[in-house]
Amino acid sequence: MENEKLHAMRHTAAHVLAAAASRLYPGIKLGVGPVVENGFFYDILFTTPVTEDDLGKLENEMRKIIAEGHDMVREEISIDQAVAKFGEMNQDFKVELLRDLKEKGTTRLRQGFGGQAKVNAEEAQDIDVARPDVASLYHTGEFVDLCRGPHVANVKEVGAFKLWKLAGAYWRGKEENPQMQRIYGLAFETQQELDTYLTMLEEAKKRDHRKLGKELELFTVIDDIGSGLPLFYPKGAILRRMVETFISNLQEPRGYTPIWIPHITKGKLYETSGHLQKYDAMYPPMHLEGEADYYLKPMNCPHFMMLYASTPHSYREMPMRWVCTTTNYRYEKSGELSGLTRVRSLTQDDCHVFARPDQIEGEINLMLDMIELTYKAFGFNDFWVRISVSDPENPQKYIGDKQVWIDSEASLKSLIQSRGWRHEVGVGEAAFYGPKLDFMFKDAIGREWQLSTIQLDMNLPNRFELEYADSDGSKKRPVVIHRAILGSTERFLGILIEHYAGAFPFWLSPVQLRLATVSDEFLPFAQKLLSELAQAGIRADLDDSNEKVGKKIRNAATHKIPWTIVIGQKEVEGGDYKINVFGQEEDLIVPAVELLERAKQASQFPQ
RNA sequence: GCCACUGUAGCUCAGUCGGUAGAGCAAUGCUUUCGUAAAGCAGAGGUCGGCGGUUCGAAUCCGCCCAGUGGCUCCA
Repeated sequence: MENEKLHAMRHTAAHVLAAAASRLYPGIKLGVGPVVENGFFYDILFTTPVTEDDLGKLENEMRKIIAEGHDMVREEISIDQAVAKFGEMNQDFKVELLRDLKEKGTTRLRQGFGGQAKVNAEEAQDIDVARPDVASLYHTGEFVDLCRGPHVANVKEVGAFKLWKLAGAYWRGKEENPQMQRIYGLAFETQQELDTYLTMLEEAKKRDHRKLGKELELFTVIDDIGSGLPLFYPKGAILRRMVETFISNLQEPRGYTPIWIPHITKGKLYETSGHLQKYDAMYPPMHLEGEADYYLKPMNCPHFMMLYASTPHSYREMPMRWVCTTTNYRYEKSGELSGLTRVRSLTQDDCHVFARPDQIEGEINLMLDMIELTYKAFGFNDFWVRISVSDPENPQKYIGDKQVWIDSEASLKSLIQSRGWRHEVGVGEAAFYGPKLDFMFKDAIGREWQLSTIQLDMNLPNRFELEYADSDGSKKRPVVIHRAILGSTERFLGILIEHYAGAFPFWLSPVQLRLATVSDEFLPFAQKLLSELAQAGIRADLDDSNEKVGKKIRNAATHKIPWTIVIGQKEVEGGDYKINVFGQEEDLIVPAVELLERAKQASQFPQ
């Protein structure tokens, strides 16, 4: 986290914002104003909504307050006095916080869902004093706010800041509460750091996968087909196939076998699985005249379970490692959709391993190997693991064999630790049906995405009454390990596009090599070379347009094509190929006879 | 779904006070046949996101809808 001084500066800036807003818009009700990773925000309920134009006014007023040079004065009064004081000021939200403070000893509402790394407003405003009846206030000139502190001594010390975004936010993060306006500010110790951050934001925008997806002709979304339903152009489809092939190449030599399942099902399946009542993000069923209702599948697990249950199994077959890369359809709310990272049609590289309890550790270890190889291949170095385990205080919350829980949680922890991966243990974050591992990756813009997941499932085997015959002939219940490496192909591609800023490595690139003729005279030679490259499995194309070489090079670079080779008299005469390598100053010189071999080598999947 | 903002040619964008549409790039044709980051010329390209309203007249003002962006909520 940021240092204490910066934290205090940002927190004070939030107060100055609230003070400025109170001056300009009397009658507003203040929510909370915590520090976030790049600055601060304040949640405010305005009498009439402010717009982005008002941010400038607010910023000017903030600068005025800073110029006035108020000290940040701390005052301590009893909670009851504070309730009365904020009640008089009609600051209902502050009164609510104070009441919570008095009754529960904290303004904290709950743990963030699943321990999400996002800053939770309530946490930042948590007040937990040694003296239980004391509330602390901070005065900034005429403005006073409930606050634990600490702050910088004087508003002049807030440093460099800029109001930059206006957003909606529900009071205390609950949909049923009133929606306030959240004003975000960037804040840093120096103007230079602020400028650096703004430049970084600009750079991040350039590698936005939605922008690059269009520019590089990878995918698009068509209104008349529907939002959240991306379509892939040939280049995007190649990219999809590459990552999916990568996963198959990883899985199949390791004893994973593909299965296939249909995309719709009778509702009965989800009655058995228990999903039908639980999820409102399912698409409404299709009505077929005179038939049962059919649903588009929003997940694959129940299909896998049914397939397993359809034939008898022996302990000798275990573990059974079944995979299927298949598309699910989920009715995500419109405001949640975004590019490829949050869609309504998502393809999962889904896998279910049916195992005996004594095989769990070995299976998870095998999965970790594959995850490690995958992340290495795609250059995802900045990842960490969340280990979600059960809460020992509430054993009744969990189903399944107690010993399986104890053993598998111990395996999860020791397997991750022995690999030296950065991790967090979330006690009480396990699902009721099993512990899990989630792999979090930080993308180019600093957003965290969940990629791979490994989950033990002791619920579905019960619901679907899965069995295998053990060595003594008795029926046993297998454990199911649910696993996805990519998570969703679409989201993985979105992350991949931003990670590489569209400049894919040679092995992955939709177009690996471009031939650019100097003039039409060299077309026959170039066409022959193109077909040789194609024969060798190289994805090459030919720029035979009526343009000069300079323009052709420029176009190839715009499309971030890894290798470009100019074809002219020298090449026709058998001279070395001078390969213009994207992102590299120096040309790569390759003797004519070696080109195919070199390109084939560069095409190898990293393993 | 909620809050705020945005929507003009394939892309990036301009369009004044309400008077009926503009540029660059791309694409097309012609000229040029050229050696490593933009050759020249020409024509074409639009129901200004959609529907309705106000007005003599709407890209422009108003309403509703759709879509996108940033958040919030949610994420099997």
